[in-house]
Amino acid sequence: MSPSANQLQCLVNKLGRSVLLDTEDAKALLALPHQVRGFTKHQYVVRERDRATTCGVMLTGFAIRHKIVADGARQIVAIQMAGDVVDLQNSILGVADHSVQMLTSGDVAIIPREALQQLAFDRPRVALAMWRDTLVDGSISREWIANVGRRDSVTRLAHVLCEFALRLEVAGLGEQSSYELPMTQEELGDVLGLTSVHVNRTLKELEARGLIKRTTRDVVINDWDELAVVGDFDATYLHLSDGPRTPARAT
Amino acid sequence: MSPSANQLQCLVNKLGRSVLLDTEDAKALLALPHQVRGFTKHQYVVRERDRATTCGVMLTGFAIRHKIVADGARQIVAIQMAGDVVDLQNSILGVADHSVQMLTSGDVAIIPREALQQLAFDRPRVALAMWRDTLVDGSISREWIANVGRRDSVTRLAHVLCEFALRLEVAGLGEQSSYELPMTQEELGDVLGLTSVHVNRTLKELEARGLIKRTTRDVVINDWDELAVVGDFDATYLHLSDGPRTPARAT
DNA sequence: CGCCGGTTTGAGTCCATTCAAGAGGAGTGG
DNA sequence: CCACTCCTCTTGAATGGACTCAAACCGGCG
Repeated sequence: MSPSANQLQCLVNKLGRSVLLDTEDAKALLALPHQVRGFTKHQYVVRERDRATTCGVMLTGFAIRHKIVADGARQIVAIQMAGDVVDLQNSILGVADHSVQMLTSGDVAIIPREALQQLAFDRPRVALAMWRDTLVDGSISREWIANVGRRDSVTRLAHVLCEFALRLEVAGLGEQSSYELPMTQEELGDVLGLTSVHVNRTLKELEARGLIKRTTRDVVINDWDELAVVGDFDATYLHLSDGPRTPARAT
Repeated sequence: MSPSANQLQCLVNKLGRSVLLDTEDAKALLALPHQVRGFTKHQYVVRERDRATTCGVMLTGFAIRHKIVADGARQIVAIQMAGDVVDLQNSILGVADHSVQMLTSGDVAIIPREALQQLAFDRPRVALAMWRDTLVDGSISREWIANVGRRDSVTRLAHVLCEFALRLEVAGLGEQSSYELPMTQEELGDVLGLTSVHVNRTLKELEARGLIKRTTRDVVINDWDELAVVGDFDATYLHLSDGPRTPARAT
């Protein structure tokens, strides 16, 4: 097995989570032509208004999608982790409507768009998996709209802490009950539509209520059920368990 | 031409806007088996947690996608108009993560999911068009996250007024410079993450600045360029003009 | 004519922001 | 090894934008 084939394994894992892929599907995915590029922390993978012709797949590290509004404020619109396809949207729609930036340093596999499109055309199950993946992204976006639009800061923060816990665990990057936040409080503020100062106070509030414990970036969830209640968190929107294959993760 | 074939014309129009479809593609779309259902104002098309097996295509009227949060507040996460496919997400993902509700009365064509999937499989251009359509939906969602997350009420409102103007015009339901808002101020508040009271005050503010004029639900945009500046509106995210075929709408 | 949903307006309150300053911690270079 | 710097986190006090509560107004319609 060539080293490059191994590297796309996380893509196979990701897609295989929602659609049952056979060994041929997996082999075809691993055989995709690609080139691994290392990115430094804060480096841009895609910039708004770019015209992309390739697709990137996150191999290691974390990235964010963000938009900058008129007064210079930033809103993070998505978090990407291992296995996520980072510029499918941009490469198919032509013009990037947002930027993708590394949150940590990490590697990204660059795949020619045509190769991915051809694969989707040849293998219906792979196409379905990518389709579902895109739709889950959309579902998460909708939840985030509701989160920043209608929840107060405590609920809002508790909600994303729950979301991160589950997503990190599913991606094999942490545990549901304890993980390392891959971002600063400032960046967390840009996820939540809050200032870093208020994020700090809100984290303290959650800690004071005994829901979480934290040391620097490490978050320990003391009482998952209660945190989920406070955060108005119902994992349905992550669609972790309504696919053909099910990792059976409860709320 | 049968009457039912005519009714799906708006779907052909919508999809044809982003991908150049040939007559065979159009014919196949119009030949989709479907059944037209009338819905009354406020009636639900899909309810959160439903398991959908059909897809709906908006023929006339407007619908919203929304989520209800813990304290009972509602957030509208999308607006749907003629030609929009309203439960593709839900039918492919299995469980509806949000509700779809009529904003006005209107007709929806109900199409069996399998027929649509088969069509996508048989006709790559149709599949690409649906794919692009889904990605544009995602792009709009991301813009809305930024809108509610990081813009103040005046900017936020001006932004959606611009978005509605363009989308209504493209759908052939109004003009860029003047249109009828299909919703109450309360509903507009649920789009913006604001209260109806504050929406009212903000509308007055925009009017006082001479950017818009309004009578009941009718909005006249006096100064598009300035409204776009105030609303931090850049139409890139609507991807109206970066497809193979271009209606060439500037901002 | 009277009802009812939607709009408008006012006054007071509160959640989150701004501004500002200090503390902690990791990395760098002398 | 320590001083220095930069970044992040923390805390306080004052401000402000949007909310709540409440009442009045308006227009369409039965």
